[in-house]
Amino acid sequence: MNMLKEPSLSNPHDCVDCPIRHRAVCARCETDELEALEQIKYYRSFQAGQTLIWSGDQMDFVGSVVSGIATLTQTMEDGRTQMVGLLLPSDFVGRPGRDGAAYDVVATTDLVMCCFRKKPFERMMMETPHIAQRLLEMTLDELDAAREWMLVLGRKTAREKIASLLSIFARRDASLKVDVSKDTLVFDLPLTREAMADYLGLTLETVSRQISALKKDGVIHLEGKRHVTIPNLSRLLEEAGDDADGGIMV
Amino acid sequence: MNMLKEPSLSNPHDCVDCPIRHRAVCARCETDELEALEQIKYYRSFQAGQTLIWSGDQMDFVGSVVSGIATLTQTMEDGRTQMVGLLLPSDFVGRPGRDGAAYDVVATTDLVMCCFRKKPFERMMMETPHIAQRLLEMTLDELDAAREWMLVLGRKTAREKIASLLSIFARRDASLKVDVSKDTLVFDLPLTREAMADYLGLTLETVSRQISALKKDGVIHLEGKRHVTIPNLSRLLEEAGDDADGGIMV
DNA sequence: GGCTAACCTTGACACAGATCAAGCGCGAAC
DNA sequence: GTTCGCGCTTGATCTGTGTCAAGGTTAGCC
Repeated sequence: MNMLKEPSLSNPHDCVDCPIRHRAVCARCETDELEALEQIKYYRSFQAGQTLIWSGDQMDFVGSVVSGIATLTQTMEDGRTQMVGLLLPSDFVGRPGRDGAAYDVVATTDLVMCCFRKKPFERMMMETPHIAQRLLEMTLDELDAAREWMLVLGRKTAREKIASLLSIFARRDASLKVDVSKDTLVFDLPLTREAMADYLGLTLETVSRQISALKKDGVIHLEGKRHVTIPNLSRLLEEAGDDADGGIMV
Repeated sequence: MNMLKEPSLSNPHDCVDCPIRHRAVCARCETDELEALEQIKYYRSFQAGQTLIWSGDQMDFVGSVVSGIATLTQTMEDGRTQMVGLLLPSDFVGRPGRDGAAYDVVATTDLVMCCFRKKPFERMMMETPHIAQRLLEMTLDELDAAREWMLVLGRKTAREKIASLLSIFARRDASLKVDVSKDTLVFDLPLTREAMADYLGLTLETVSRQISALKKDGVIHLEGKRHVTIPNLSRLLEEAGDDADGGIMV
């Protein structure tokens, strides 16, 4: 039952190249299994702005983000686009058992991925039960995140949406600097206003206006366009309309 | 590799009591495994309107819907609610490895569930690799559905949202009657206007108005408030703004 | 330095959908 | 039959966000 307990996030980069260990220290990752993964892995680098995968393309690999940020987006015929996922370091990409990609995957910063050829990875998954079990855990986490985001998209105001997005960065961005004593934290926005708009179901103008408003009201401080200081995290979470529990470092 | 191929939906009720076989005929479900599942299963019935599970509750079972319809909803402190999932017969409920429920689960019709006590089910999952593999497939399907819904919530107009919801019923409602020759199909709406609004991020008034508009424009016919005829499915899919591919019986 | 292009901000106005309000239709209970 | 209540429809009005437009800021490049 041990394997099934809530993953520990204390050291998410314990083994940054193994998607199965990512986002949790997985006590069952035996050395020989890691070595088997080792033999089918390779690295790929991408530049900011580059599209790694087009929706509908054949995907012959799965993998995980080593550094940088990528987004999953869906686009309608008339050009409306919605971001459906945000890939931060250690996040997994790809769907074992399916060949066609369902979304565009775009690097928003320079990006390094650790990839595994899909067929051998699937074979390993068949032979090594806990890989599927670990992927299941990770997919369930993704599903929870997607559903939480449905509440944001469906029911929150523009201001709450922006605050929610900032909370996500506050929770998940590994690059943030924290000064816990003051409930303060500092990070750089990894997305343009337009990308934020696509995540939030807004226009870039509304994003800009709401960020300005949050700044005027002292909920955040801005230095330049990207460098953000959150002087009071609980205030931000209040603005996001979240239940108080969803704090940082869950 | 066989196990990983796209599940066949030709006979979703092949074994309606086994969540692992649900929504797909799983060739690996061996008889002795089914018997093991048999020993830990039990049925529960619920009345329309009843809340099966409250968000935050302990959940000591997993299971799947045998008949009826249930919804997963999230609620904010001020009462705004968003439906984040719709459970139709054969859909799976519960999260192996987590005790607290993340959403309210509400029966919108009378409902029968086939449940499995969680601990023994998890134990079986550890011992029977393809259970986790099958659950992974199902969860990935759920994730795709959730992400598709994010596009609906974030970027579609009220009219498109309604058409999208009707398309879902057209695709998934097992109770529908099809007359393929005429591209026509008939079914009963399983949700109130309010529940549809909660699914779509709208108000019930807007739902009502848009349904009236689709009716006036001949996209649908209504008999009473619930009985719907779709005279031209491709017309409906156009209204939903979907790419043409997302048709019925995929 | 100045030029360019991408990114961002701000303003004025329009409109889709929310809100508030009234009343209808129909099944259930009596 | 009558009444009640819930689910639904429709109308009038309000408002948050989109749309269109102009101009500002910054980093990179000559």
